[in-house]
Amino acid sequence: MTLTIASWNINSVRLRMPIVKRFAETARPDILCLQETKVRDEDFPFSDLRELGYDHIEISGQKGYHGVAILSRLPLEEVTRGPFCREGHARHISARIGAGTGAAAGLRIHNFYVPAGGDEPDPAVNPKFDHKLDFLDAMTRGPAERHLVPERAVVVGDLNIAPLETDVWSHKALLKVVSHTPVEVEAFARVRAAGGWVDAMRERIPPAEKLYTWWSYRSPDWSAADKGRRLDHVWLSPDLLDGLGAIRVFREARGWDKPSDHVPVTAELRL
DNA sequence: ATGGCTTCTCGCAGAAGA
Repeated sequence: MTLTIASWNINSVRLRMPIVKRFAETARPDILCLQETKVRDEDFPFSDLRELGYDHIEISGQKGYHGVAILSRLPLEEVTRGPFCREGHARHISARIGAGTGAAAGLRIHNFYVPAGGDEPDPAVNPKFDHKLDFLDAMTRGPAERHLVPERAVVVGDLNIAPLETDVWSHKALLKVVSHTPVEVEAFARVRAAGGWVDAMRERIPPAEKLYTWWSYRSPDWSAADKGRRLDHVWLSPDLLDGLGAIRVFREARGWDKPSDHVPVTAELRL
């Protein structure tokens, strides 16, 4: 079977419902991981999303900020959620695809929203940047109780770091801009190396090619200026690499009505 | 020219995003 997994920072799930519907009907992912849902659990729009075919929904939300969700056509089990690294933010949820789903059974999906890190890339003066680095350290340790182990597992989400020179519109211009500083890129590499995670997007789109998933709201003509960054990622445990099919970055979604500043990414997995 | 915008909140201005 082929499973399509999508990741999208939608910057408010309630405001973005029309384009979530449009994306779900276009790409028809089996699993849709959302970040920045910005809604309390009790106000989550379950029924609108079930109408799109996602009968199995697991969420971790909070008021106003952050929040992550896994929407699935297949049953989910063994959900982990809750604060991943101090501050009590809703920035991580994981679940396993349940039994009775054939070859997909047992696959674990991790959905992360890594802290953006504020403006100043110095942990000594900027607590948000300090939190970001600590969060990445927590991911590196791969705490067993969170099941962050690189076996039959997928990590997706807004990791808020553009690691390669080709993941930003200008490597030189962004070297001191949070999301592309060397200290972040190195921490990012440590997280990936610690688990042996495979960068699925760069398995399909050559590292020499520019690749972005985010364009600032402040750019009046985002497409022509094209000052993007690749902040959203899909990682696979090495055992899943042979089954990797197409990767798609839905750049067109940035031009939809009332867009998020991030676009969705999908990965096909043959299981 | 990375902030020119966009989101949230017991809003009407400020914090946060990246």
